Amino acid sequence: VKELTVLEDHAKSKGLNLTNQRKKILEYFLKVEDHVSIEEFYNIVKKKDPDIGYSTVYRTLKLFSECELAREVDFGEGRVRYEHLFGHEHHDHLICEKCGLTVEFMDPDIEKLQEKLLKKHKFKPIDHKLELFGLCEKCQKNGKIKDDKRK
Amino acid sequence: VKELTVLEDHAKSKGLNLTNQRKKILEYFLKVEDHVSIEEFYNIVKKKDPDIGYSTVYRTLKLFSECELAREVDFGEGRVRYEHLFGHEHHDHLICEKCGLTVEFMDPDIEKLQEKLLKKHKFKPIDHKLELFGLCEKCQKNGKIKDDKRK
DNA sequence: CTGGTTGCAAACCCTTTGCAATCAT
DNA sequence: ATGATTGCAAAGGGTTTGCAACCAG
Repeated sequence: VKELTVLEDHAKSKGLNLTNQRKKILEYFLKVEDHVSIEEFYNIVKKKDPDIGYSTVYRTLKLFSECELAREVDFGEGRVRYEHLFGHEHHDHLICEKCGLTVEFMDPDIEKLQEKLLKKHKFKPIDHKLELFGLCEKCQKNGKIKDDKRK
Repeated sequence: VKELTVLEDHAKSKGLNLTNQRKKILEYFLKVEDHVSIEEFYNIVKKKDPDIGYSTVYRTLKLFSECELAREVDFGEGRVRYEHLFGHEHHDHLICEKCGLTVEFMDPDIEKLQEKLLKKHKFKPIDHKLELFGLCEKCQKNGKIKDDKRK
């Protein structure tokens, strides 16, 4: 897998070890869809490998972020989520406030306008975050309150 | 002051009391510039009124958010900040990652594109958050690392 | 009076870390 | 061997809350 190579290269260049846990966690992470919180992901890992600890998952996700296999995203929930980064285009998020559905999007026009704005204020661009919150089609229809399915 | 009226109306309609603390806290909040964290603001309040407790400040800022005197903003620092809302136009933020300088902006074109995107995905708009991170002009010049001046 | 509010301390929740045991190389 | 890593338990750091004493209306 290409992702494994990324991890191997990063490990080599930093003098890190490729432990079993790291390889397993990468394998599980690649299977995950969407944007998992650490705890959600830890539960997935634990089901397959009950011996892997929370801190290892925590530290490994940080490691993945460092080598750009993963990206931390923050939907304002008071906790971090992780999404795949390697091989994925830059994108922003559209989030349903009722059911938690997230849609990824990339709008070149918005991107361009953002660059322009940074330039206008003489800022050197580093990053940006755009999140649109709303109600998805489904949630608009059933007016009843449904809980966010995410943990 | 108009803001006080907003608070009074909100209190009346919800059966809440206009305590001294609330009036004082509003007064201090209106004097604050920029985007304060709860702790920063609590320190300001404490200097003038040492008897006002942290939870009162915390709860009062929440109260201000409810009646739209204030808005909670999250710059991904792992804590909330509050800014004035009443009488202020909707805006987003440009943030210097080195010194913490924040610039408020509003770009009608970006706003329009966002609406369009929501519509395209059949989402009913609720809110959005756009933050551009970069280095401000000053920080680009002095390459030295300076600490974020904010608490 | 009486329900709303305050201040304190403690609880929460997520994140982060010290450390002894264990692993990869 | 030897430095990196793990898992645990505990510490952090910000946010939130239970509660008895205290106010506003």
